[in-house]
Amino acid sequence: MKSRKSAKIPQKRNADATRAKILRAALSEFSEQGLPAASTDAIAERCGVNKRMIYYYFGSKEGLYLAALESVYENLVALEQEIEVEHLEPAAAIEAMINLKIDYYLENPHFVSFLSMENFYRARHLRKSKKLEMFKTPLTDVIARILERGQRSGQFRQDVEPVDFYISICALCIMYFSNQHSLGVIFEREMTSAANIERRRRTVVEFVLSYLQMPDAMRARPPRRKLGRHVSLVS
Amino acid sequence: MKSRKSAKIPQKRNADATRAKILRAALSEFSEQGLPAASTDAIAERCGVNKRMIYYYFGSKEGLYLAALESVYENLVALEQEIEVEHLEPAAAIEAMINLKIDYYLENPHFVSFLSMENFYRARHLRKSKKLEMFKTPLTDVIARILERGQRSGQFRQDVEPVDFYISICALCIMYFSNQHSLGVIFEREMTSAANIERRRRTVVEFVLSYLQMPDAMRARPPRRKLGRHVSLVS
DNA sequence: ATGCTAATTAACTCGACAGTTAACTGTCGC
DNA sequence: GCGACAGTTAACTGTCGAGTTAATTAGCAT
Repeated sequence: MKSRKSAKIPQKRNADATRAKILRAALSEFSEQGLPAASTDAIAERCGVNKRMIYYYFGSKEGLYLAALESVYENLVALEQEIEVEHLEPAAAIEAMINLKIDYYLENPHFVSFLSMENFYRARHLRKSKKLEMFKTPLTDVIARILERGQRSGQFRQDVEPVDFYISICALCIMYFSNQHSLGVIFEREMTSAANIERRRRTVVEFVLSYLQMPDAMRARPPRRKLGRHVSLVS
Repeated sequence: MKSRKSAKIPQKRNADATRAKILRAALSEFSEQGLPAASTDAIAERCGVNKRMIYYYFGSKEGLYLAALESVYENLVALEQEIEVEHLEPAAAIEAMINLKIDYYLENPHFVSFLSMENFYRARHLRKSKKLEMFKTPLTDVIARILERGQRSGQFRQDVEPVDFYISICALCIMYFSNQHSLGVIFEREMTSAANIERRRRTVVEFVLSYLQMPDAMRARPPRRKLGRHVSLVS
């Protein structure tokens, strides 16, 4: 009886399905319109659910936005965790990571949009998320392990600050997508053409590997003991 | 008489001043609230001008937004043009450019916000700008000249694609600021502390110079070993 | 069946905001 | 020193959208 019922597909009532439908519609609406311009009426219409259900399940428009934001981050973290690069040479592992990131941004424009939006609003919502802790470590973990292997084997330089390094990789990968429209207009270029994406992959890999394999002599500021002065700028 | 009048400061009527006040207020309001959440009432109140004036001078909220966007781009272009790096060694010139960019983003959060916002809305307004042509060449010009000098003297590699290279520099510089809030929350770091900014400068300079001075042998193209599927594409 | 609760619905409230109207005033040319 | 127009004002309009109300229905336990 119970099994027969749960086996059946969407009847008239199904809490989980309704919730999920709302969340999916919200993901699209928010990432297309932005938080203020997105309308709950539109979201309800998009998924064929009564507007009241949004308030029933998510409390408010902001509650729904937060849920969508969290789901987007959960996706990313899940992906980054299941990546297996331990069997690759450090340099190849870095390259695999970069390609993974680029593929992810390419296939998940929602993520890119949410990231931009959330930053525009000063991470007001992310800051409040109860799941924040879950987003913290996973991101740098994989990179830190690759880095350590590469440093032990002498292939990578020793003085890499992991967080700044991680930010650099992300920057090189994501800014190409998050700013694709203004870049496309200004440089009159089809940013997402296969050829341009492939060029981008190669450029990012070369930027990162050349940095990691930079000879000591070439460094901007030899990381010996404490050096007070800065590279060039006055400040 | 005439000179006496034009010497006097803001009386009751002053078209240019009013227009300028509106524009300044719009810059703040739009970059803080975003296009949809920014309100013309708020802008009018901010600068102590009657709301009707916005429509008198700019036609509509979108017209005002476009004017603000253009003013922000004009600022940037003006700055990039007056930079004098011809007397510097190519490597030092690159470093100067990077520092200039970082300083600019640091001191002009409005610009960073507008860039994010405009990209979020798929460059819908930038695309319509009549001043678009003015924004195109200046940006890559300086870099192209530095690159050429460095290549002629043999200090830089020959196979640098200028646009992709320019995008990489921008990415490394701007993403740190445009995403500072989510990064700050996730890595529990004060992104704009003097120490972290200085570290960032050094990292970006090293990324860029190591790329430019990368030995042929190290390039991604015909890699020593089994490097991934994506790398080896022709351009 | 009967009653209880979770899920769903249509219809409503109310404030905010883009844009408008039309009256009014300072300034300048003549 | 007056007429015309650029610049300025307060008050208004209509729409849209977040959130609410209260009635209704499906399913489930007993």
